[in-house]
Amino acid sequence: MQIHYPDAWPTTAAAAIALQQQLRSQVITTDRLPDPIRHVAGVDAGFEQNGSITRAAVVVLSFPDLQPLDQALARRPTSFPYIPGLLSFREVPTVLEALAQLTITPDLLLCDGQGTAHPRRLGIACHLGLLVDAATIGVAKSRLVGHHRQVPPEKGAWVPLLDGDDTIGAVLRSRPGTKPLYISPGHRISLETALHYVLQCTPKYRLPETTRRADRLASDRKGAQGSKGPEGDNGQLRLW
DNA sequence: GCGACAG
DNA sequence: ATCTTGTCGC
Repeated sequence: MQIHYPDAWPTTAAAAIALQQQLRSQVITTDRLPDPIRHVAGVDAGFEQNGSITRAAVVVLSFPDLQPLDQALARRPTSFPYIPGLLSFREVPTVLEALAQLTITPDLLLCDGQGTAHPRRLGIACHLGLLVDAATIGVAKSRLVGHHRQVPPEKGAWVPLLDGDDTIGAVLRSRPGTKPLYISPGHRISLETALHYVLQCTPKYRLPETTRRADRLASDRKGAQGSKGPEGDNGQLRLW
């Protein structure tokens, strides 16, 4: 897929924040995504060696069937610390390398982390969406900013996530009896449409199948680098 | 000054 | 995120 590699990545927190302020106006939170959606991707990052090495995983599934079609894994020295609000500067560089290896260009990417539900409305999903000019959704397991009422217990129920007068996302009950998910637009998609696709990607567990598969690949310390797809690798344990 | 704080 | 054993519940 077409990727816009930055000339250079910020080195300091101040420079990173300045860049976010500059990019926020470019984010689109109305529906400008492919129709129909045929391929959805899950993006996630993991770490090795005390966090000194970042591992980015991307898995492409068919939609709405959710069958695995392609996947890629990239490893790279970690170049930025984890600072709340600046997560993308730590994970995106490696994520771009994984995306560049894909054979299938996904129509929609589900990212592990916030989209617009961010202090400066530029969570990792927004940042990544701008760099690849694709539709993205932020799917976070916990809250970064914003306040909300309690979420009803039934699957599919949701309440708005508010930051002052702004609706920055939604808190979704993806599965009864579990902690809700924090959903927000990344780029080229509205909150309502984002909730629609997240639910369609979540047939059974708390997390979308895309996220679960990417999670597994990112943390599987035996994953083959530059993997080009499920063929010859069912994701099963195999000693040699 | 005291909490809050994606992954 | 990652470090780690057992334990509770369907």
